[in-house]
Amino acid sequence: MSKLDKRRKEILWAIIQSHIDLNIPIGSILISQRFPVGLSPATIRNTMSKLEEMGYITQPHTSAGRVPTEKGYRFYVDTLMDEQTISINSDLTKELSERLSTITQDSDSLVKEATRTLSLFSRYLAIATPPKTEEILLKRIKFIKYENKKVLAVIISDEGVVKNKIIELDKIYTQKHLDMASNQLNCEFSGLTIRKVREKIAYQLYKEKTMCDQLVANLLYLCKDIIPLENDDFSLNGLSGTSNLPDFATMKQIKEIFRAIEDKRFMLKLLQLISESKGTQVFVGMENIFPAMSELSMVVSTYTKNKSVGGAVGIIGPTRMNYKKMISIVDHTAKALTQILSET
Amino acid sequence: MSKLDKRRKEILWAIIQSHIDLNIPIGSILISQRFPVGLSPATIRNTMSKLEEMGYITQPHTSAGRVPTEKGYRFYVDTLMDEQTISINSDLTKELSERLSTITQDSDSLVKEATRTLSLFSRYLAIATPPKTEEILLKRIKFIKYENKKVLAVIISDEGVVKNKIIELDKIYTQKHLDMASNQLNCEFSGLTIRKVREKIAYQLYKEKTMCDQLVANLLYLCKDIIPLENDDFSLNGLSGTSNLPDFATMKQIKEIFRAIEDKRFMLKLLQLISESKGTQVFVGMENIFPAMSELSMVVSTYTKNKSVGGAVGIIGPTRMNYKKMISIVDHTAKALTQILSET
DNA sequence: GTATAGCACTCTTCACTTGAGAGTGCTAAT
DNA sequence: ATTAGCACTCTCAAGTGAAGAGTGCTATAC
Repeated sequence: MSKLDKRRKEILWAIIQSHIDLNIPIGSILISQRFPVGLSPATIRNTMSKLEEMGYITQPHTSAGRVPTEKGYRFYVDTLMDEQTISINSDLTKELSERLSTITQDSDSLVKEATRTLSLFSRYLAIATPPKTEEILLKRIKFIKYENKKVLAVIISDEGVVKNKIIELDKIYTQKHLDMASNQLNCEFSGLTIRKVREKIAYQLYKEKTMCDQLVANLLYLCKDIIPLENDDFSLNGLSGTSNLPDFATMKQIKEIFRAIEDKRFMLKLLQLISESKGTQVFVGMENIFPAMSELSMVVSTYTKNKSVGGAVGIIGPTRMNYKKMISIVDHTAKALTQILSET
Repeated sequence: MSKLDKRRKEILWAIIQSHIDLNIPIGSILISQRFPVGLSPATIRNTMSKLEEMGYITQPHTSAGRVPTEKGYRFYVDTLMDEQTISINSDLTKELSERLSTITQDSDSLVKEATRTLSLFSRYLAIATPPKTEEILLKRIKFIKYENKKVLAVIISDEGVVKNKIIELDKIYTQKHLDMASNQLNCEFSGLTIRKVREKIAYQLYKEKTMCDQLVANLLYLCKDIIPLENDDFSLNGLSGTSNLPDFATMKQIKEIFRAIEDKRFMLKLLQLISESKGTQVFVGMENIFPAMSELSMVVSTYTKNKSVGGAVGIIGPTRMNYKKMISIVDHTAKALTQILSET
C-alpha cells in the first residue's frame, strides 16, 4: 500500500469534493479554478495521472475528466474526511429528537418513524431492522383460558408482549390448572433470552424428559412454535424521493434497489454486518457484499435498547453521496433512537 | 351515447387486443393481417376514423397507428370483454390456493402472502388492505397483572387477539380485582363491534357516568387508546418486477406509483371504493380517482372473513394491460382468500 | 351506396455527418 | 520540478436525409 503524499491527498480530496457537489467528471482546469491551490492545470494533470494509475480515480472515456473510483471513495471516507471536523447541523439533531420523542408507542413504531425521518433528512432510501428478538429476556409465559380447549398463550418480556397466539389443547383444563403449568414453565425459562429458551425447549423435547405433568409437556410442545423466530422484516422509507434524485435517474439503479429490497437475503447480510461491530459504518460500492448493489453505498449504524438488544438503521444511496452529511445524520438517528428506547 | 354497430365493435376489439399484445400503436394494415375479418385496410381506416371521432381511440401523432383511449379501454372492459368466455387458467387457480393454504398463521400474514402471490402471477404491483378491524366482534377484554401497577390489557375477538398493551394503573390491584373489573366490562361490550365499543366508551366517558367501581372507570379510560383504530397500513408487493416491464419503463410512471404508495390518502380512497360495492372492479386510467395515477389502471376485488369483516386486494398496472387475465387472477385471489379465511 | 385500390402527404425514426468543446498527454521551455 | 503550448481524442448536440409507416382523400368497382 503506497501512501499518498500531501499534494496527492489534496487533489484527490478536491476531485471527490467537486464530484459530490457537481456530479460530473472533474477536469484539471475545474480543480484549479475551484481550489486556489496555487498549481497550474498541467501540474494537477500529472498528479491526476498518478492517482489514476494507483486506482483512486478513473476516466469514463479518453477526453473526460476524472471520477472517483470505489477505492477513492473508500480512502476519502477513511482518511480524508476525518481530517475535517465533522460539523453537525444542530437544528437537524434537535428536530430529529423531537420527531422521535412524539412517538410513544412500541419500539417497532419508533423504528419505523426513525426510517421516515431519516429518509426525509437524507433524501435517500432509509432502512432499519427492528430490535432483535433473539436477545430479549423472557419475563413470563402466561396461558389464558379462551374457549373450551382453546387457550391464549402470551409471551411477555421486559419490553412488553412479544407474541401471543391461540393454541388448542387436547382436552379442557381449568384456569387454575393452566396457571400452575405456566408457573412451572416460568420457573424454568424466566430470565433467559428468547434464543436460549428455544434451545432449551428443543433440548427438552429431544430428551423426552418425563414431565411431572402431561399438560406442561403439552404446552411446551406447543410453545415451540410460538417463541418468535428472528424477525425477517425491515422498515424502509423514501422510495418516492429516490426517483427524483439525479443519481437514481437510471433505471438500472432503480432496479438494483428493488432487487435488494425484495431479496430478503440482503437483510441477513445486513444483520451479519451490523452485529460484527458497533458504531457507524460506511460501505462504499457494495458489490462485494451484495452483487446487485454495485454503484450504491450504504451508511449504517446500530442502535441499542437496554444494552444488548438492538438493530441497525441506515441509508442506501448512490456511491456519489455526501458522506460527511450522511454519516452525521445516520449517526444521530441511531443515537437518538438508542436514547429514547432506553428511557422507557 | 351513440351505440357502436357490430363492425365498429369488432375493429375496436381488434385494436385493443393488438395493443395489449404488442404495445405499439395499431395501424389499419396490421389489423387486416392479424384478424382475417375480410375487410381491406382502407375500410378499416374508415371505421377507425369514426372510432377516433367518437373518442375510443387516438393517434399519438399524424402518421402513427391508433392507441385506445381510456374511454376505449373502459368500453372494452365493460362490454367487449364480457362477450368472450373468461377462461380461467385452472392450474394457476390451483397453485394460488395451494400457496395460500400453506400459510396457517394469522390473517395479516395470509393477506401479505396473497399480495406476494398476486404480484408473482400478475407481474404487476399487488396491493391489499388487511381485514377491517372496525367490524370485528369483540369477544372479551382481559387484564393480566404484570408488575406492580402495570397491567397487560388484551382485547380478544372471534378472530383471536386483536391488540394488547401494557398499561399503568394508579395503584396496585390484585388479579382478582382485575378479573372482576374485566367481567363487568365484558358484560357491557362483549358481542359489539369494535367500532361500537369505541363509540360506547366515548359516550360513557363523555357522560362521566358514576361508576360503581373506580377501577372500572379507570380501565375504561385507558382502554380508549387501546381499542384499535382503523388500520392505516396496507401490503404491497412486486415493486422489483414492475421496473422490468416495458410499460413501466418511464420514470414518470415509476414516480407516480411511488407517490401513490407513499401517499396514504390513496389508501383511504381505495377503502371508500371497495366498501361501496363488492366483487371485482376495474378502474381504467385513474386520474379521476387519484390524480397522480394517470396512465395507470387498477383491478381490485374484495374478500370477506365471516361475512362482514373484510378488505380489498388487487393489482395496479399500466392502462394497457391484459384485463381479462388480470381480472381472472385478482378474482380468484380474492375468492381463495375468502375461502381460507372462512375455514378457521 | 358501400367497399376498395391507388396515391400523395405527413410525420417519426435512425444513421450519418459535422463542428464545437472539453480534457488529456506529451514535449519543450523556464 | 513546474508550466505553457499544442496536437490529439472523444463526446455531445444539432442538422440532414432517406426509409418506413400510416393516414386521408379520391376515383373506381360492384
